[in-house]
Amino acid sequence: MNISQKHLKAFLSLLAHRNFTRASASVCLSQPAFSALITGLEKEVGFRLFDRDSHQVRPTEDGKAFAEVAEHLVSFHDSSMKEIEAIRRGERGRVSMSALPSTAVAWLPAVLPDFRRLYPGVRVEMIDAVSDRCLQLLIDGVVDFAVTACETDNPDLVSELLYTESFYFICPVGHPLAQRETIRIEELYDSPLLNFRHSTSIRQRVEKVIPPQILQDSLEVEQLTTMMGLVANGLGSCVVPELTLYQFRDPGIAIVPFSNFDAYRNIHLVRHAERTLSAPAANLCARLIAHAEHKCVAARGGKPQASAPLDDEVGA
Amino acid sequence: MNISQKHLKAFLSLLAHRNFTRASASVCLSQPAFSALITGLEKEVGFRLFDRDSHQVRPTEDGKAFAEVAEHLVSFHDSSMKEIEAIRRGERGRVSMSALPSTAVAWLPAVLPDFRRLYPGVRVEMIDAVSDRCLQLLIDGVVDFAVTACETDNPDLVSELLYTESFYFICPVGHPLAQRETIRIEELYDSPLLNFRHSTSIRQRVEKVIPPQILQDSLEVEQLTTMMGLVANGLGSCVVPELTLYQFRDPGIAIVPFSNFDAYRNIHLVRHAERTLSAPAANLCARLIAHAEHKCVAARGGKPQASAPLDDEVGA
DNA sequence: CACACTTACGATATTCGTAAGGATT
DNA sequence: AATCCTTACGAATATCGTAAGTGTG
Repeated sequence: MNISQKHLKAFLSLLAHRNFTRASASVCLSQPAFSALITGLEKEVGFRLFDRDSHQVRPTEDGKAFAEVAEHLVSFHDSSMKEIEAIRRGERGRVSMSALPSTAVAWLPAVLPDFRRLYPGVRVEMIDAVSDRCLQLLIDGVVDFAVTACETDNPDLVSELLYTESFYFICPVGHPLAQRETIRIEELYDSPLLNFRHSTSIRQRVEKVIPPQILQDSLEVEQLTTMMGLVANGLGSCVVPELTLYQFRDPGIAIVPFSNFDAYRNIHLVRHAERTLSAPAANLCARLIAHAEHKCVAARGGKPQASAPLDDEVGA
Repeated sequence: MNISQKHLKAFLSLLAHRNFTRASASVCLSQPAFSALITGLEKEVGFRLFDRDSHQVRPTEDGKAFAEVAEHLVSFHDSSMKEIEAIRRGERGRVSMSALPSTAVAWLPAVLPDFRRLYPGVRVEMIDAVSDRCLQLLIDGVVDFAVTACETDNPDLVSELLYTESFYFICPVGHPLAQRETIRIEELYDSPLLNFRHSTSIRQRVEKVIPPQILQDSLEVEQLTTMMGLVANGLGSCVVPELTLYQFRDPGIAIVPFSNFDAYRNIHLVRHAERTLSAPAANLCARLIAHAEHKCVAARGGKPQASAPLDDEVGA
């Protein structure tokens, strides 16, 4: 049995109009085509739907029974089409992302409230983790995309630069360099720094530009909160990128910019090259990118070196 | 948006198989045709459903969201098709018939129990009434068909003879003719009969073959039960057709067949010529006709003079 | 003759299968 | 080389509109 929505709409129209000519006009078909459609439907269902002659059209009893089924089918189909439209506009489903705590703190408060208000039907999951794990979650398919600082050569992934940030020197207020306006990197050569673990993007960036002798290898931490506590308690100093500074606003801690330290941490939006982002994920990405560009412009007076941008947001 | 069941079945098959070649086989299509179907569906919904390359097929996140809608649409469609099939087989709906009390009592007990057992989803309405009203209910569209004795010339109606029955003489046991094996009609000329009203088929038939002087016009009744009570209490006698005799099985009443009274009452199944009977109504008609033929054969040792028979029963 | 549904028929669209193409393992 | 999806293309089918047919008041 092959019954189309067109059949059903035609049937319901004829049921309402009880007149082939007017019913055919209401579904934008010629009258003979409409007539053939009804005949075809009767052939499909296997029983007569209307008794008709040259002066009247009336549904048969079986036709009335069929009408109930037809109405349910049409209304279910229509609401399903609306649901599909909602999926297309990114109003349904789930977005999962991983992000560094620093980027999460810096950008989500500016992006998420609007997003959730606009797409209340979308569940957002954010997993905050150090950069290696951010990337692993992406590779494992746990998250749709990652906002992280890892620079990977994985050919299955594509990344887009969102933001470039400089590093700062963090020390207890009692430190000899604590009161300086700026410092030069060489001035740290005699006071080894507390270290982040290799799994963090901070460590990975720092290793590339700082001589090994500065790095104190006896103590490695992974979480910003731990590092902050150690510094505040006078256990040592460290270097961290701009977006983490919110963690070190503390009376016992001094933050000093470098005058000659040209290391940067690049925050990327990373995703699978061959996996289509869901509409909600694409929307959230677009908003994160827009926000990052805004921050870049504000921070550095120019646009960041963007790679190929993601598609524009699909939502209304 | 124009999404067919074929699209949805193809989508679900691909979702299950994750392989175009095997999925296409499962829906009996060539692989390129299947591929085009999926592409077409993606174009219709407006978003990508599967990420695919030469070595793997996987649903996108939006595709997974779509899958829920697709499954609901398919299962709703399938159950609706089953429902339509049930209508076609006459397993749904309502049958309404009118019948003379005598035919109702004589035939329904033999037909209805099987019918109700076989078609529990069908509601049966039987309106027992005298023949004029039986016909009027049919003309007014209140009932689907009538089993009655009225011979009408209404061109909108068609009738089929079901049964032909003879008349019997009914009198109190104290009546002079009560003990006779048979009587001749002339023997009644001196004892006027109690009368049925003109709206009854009995009166209409009797009037055509009995001289007016036999008919006592002072008292007319419509209901068999009244007539039986009057006769049992000695108020008079009457003539009634065979199927009503069940009402006169009473110690105070005698039933005497005629030897020369060639009046018959013809029971017809009457329906609208231009209105298609519902499948349940057609089924019930078929069973009534089959039963009536059986009774005719049993009663008269031959087939009744049947007009064009109704369609065969459609049910399983 | 006006109105309404059906049939006839030709044009256009869609569907579908075979065959060839391109990418990956 | 084998597997798998896509593209190309021609044939079969379906859809639809115009025009003619039929039946009723």
